[in-house]
Amino acid sequence: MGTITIKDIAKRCQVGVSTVSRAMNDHPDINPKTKKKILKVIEESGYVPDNSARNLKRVDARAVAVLIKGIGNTFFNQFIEILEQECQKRHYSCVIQRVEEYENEIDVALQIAREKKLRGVVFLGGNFSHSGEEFGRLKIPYVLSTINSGEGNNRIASVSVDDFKESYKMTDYLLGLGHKRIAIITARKEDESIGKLRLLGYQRALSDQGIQFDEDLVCYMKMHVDRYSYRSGYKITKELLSRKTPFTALYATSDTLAVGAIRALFEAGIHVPDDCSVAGFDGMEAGEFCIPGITTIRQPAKEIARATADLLFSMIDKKEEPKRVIFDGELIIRESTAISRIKSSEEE
Amino acid sequence: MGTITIKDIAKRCQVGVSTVSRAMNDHPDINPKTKKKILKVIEESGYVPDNSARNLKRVDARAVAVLIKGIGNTFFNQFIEILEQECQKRHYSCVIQRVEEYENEIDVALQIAREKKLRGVVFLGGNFSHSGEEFGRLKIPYVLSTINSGEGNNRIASVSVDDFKESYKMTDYLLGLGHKRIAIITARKEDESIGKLRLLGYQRALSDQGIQFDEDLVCYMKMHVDRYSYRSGYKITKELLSRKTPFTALYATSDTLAVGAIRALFEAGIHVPDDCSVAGFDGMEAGEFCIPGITTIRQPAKEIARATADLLFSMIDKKEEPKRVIFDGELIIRESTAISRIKSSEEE
DNA sequence: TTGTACGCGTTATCAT
DNA sequence: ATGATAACGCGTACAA
Repeated sequence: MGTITIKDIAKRCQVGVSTVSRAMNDHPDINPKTKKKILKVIEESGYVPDNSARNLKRVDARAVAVLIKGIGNTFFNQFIEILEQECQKRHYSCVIQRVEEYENEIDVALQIAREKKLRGVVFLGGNFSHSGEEFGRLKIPYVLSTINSGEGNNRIASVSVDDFKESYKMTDYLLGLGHKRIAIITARKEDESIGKLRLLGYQRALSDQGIQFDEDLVCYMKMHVDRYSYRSGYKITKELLSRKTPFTALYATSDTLAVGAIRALFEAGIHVPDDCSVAGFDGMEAGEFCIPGITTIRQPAKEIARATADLLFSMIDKKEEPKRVIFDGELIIRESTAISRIKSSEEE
Repeated sequence: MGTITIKDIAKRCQVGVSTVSRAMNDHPDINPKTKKKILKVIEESGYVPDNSARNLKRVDARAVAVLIKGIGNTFFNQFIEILEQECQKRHYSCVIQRVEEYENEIDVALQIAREKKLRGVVFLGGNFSHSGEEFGRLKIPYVLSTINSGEGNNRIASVSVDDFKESYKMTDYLLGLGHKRIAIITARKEDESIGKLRLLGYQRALSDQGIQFDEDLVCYMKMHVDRYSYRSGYKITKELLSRKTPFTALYATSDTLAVGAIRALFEAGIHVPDDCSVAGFDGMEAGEFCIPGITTIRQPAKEIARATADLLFSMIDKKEEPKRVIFDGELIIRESTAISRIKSSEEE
């Protein structure tokens, strides 16, 4: 005996397969009594319909997908939750698909769009330095979220904060506290996406204040280490300390990195924020509950998620044009940053 | 024009569909030249094969799946990584599937096993209080990981630590420090799985030392709050403090809960570990890098993952019988626990 | 080495 | 309200 199929159910119920299909899919044209009977038999027999066959046949699945690169980024969790709610509201189903670091998210999107007959896709995370041409292969609406599609790419829909601007904001805040030697932990050198924008914002803020950019204060994330982990922040900071380059503030471009960084400083006998200020980015739980609480730029995850859904569905339904939506980040000052003591002594 | 299919490719290349199929699937019986040509056309045309159709035809996919309930549990990340490696080693593909909190993991397993023609399944996380009968519906090999299938269930394969024993170990350690009033944060009252085992271990350790169990020291997690989050630990501890029930140690049954708890204590002016010891469970990054470092029971995630793969594949390949594999947890003493001051003063 | 034709399990169309 | 049957796109046995 092989697997049990819709035909077997039909036979047992002494009806046609189409009737069984109707029973399963809540079609209107069916006698409630026969439907009930069929569903009962299905239940008893433990029949499980084959989704592959369904997807193959189905023309339209009324579904969208979220492609996530870098699961484990806790930031994405509430994001997904909201997105799912928004989908439910509109009676869409929502498939969540993990994308490996080495995979090309567009290829993955292409595949599962075909497989599941999707109407739209949301890209979450990842290094989006794809050319417009690559995106052109994807014929259904899509939105990049948490990612800036960049000045030149108005044709690509995106919802995010302005990473350059927010990074500038944070750096400027640290500068305002009197810090002149601000180290930064940023993405790998090859990064052409968020990491680069945040680094650029930092550099600009520095130069606007007439402060010389010092490459010795920049820590690039290692390729192999799993990016944005606590350990990553910890190790990089250790290495930074071994350089003996003095700094009075450390700007880690994610809250998790900041937590690890604070630990490394702590072990080196450097107290935060008295001896050194530390700032993060993202506004995640990690930075809210640790001690000291971490000064950060909060990305309005909920608003971004909702706007992402709105934009995607408006493109699907009303054939609206792609556009870029930018949210403001919020500077949240907590306990990890303080006025530079160096400044005070210098000024006296 | 609709979607482009294998037939279109065949036409353009002036070959039969089977030749195209052979080219895509690396079949041996094909002229390298024609293969090359076909692949080139595929590349140019942007053709994407329909996985639904493939899965439908395919008898055997040489694939397994990991079903995860409670993504965001950082504990699972390295676990998955290893599991994927083990799959690769054996030339299996591995599909990772998120399971919603409200979903029945067995139903999900049934569905995707059918859809993707799986050979095996790993269940990660979730409250496994399913009856043997329910599991009986799943005809392919499966392993519960990080979960104890329980004394009575030798027929169900599982790899985990002994949550009862490890929880006992931790409680006993706290007791050994002289703590007599040990509060505990545990899963919701209805939990019949890990949470219950950990609570039971705590109770047993207490009674073995002749200490009265006090219901006032038990904090159950709220249903709605997202379990095992920092915030959850924070809120519950706040509530515990408002009870005014004195305690000198707090045992949070996960490291993330512990982080939140420490924050709540901190805000109440209670210093850890001087005024109150805090312990966690799991051995996650969160507890390793925060300040103070959290005393915990480390679950050997890597070993568990490897053993899970070994067991699953041995069941698949060699038709070995399901069995229970138990690993020892490791008590890691860090900075969040210390000798009870109450004890010292009492003894003087 | 290659092409033809059938069938996988389901849904949709068209009769009845 | 129901049943027969034709697709859906692909892999594969078989024939060439």
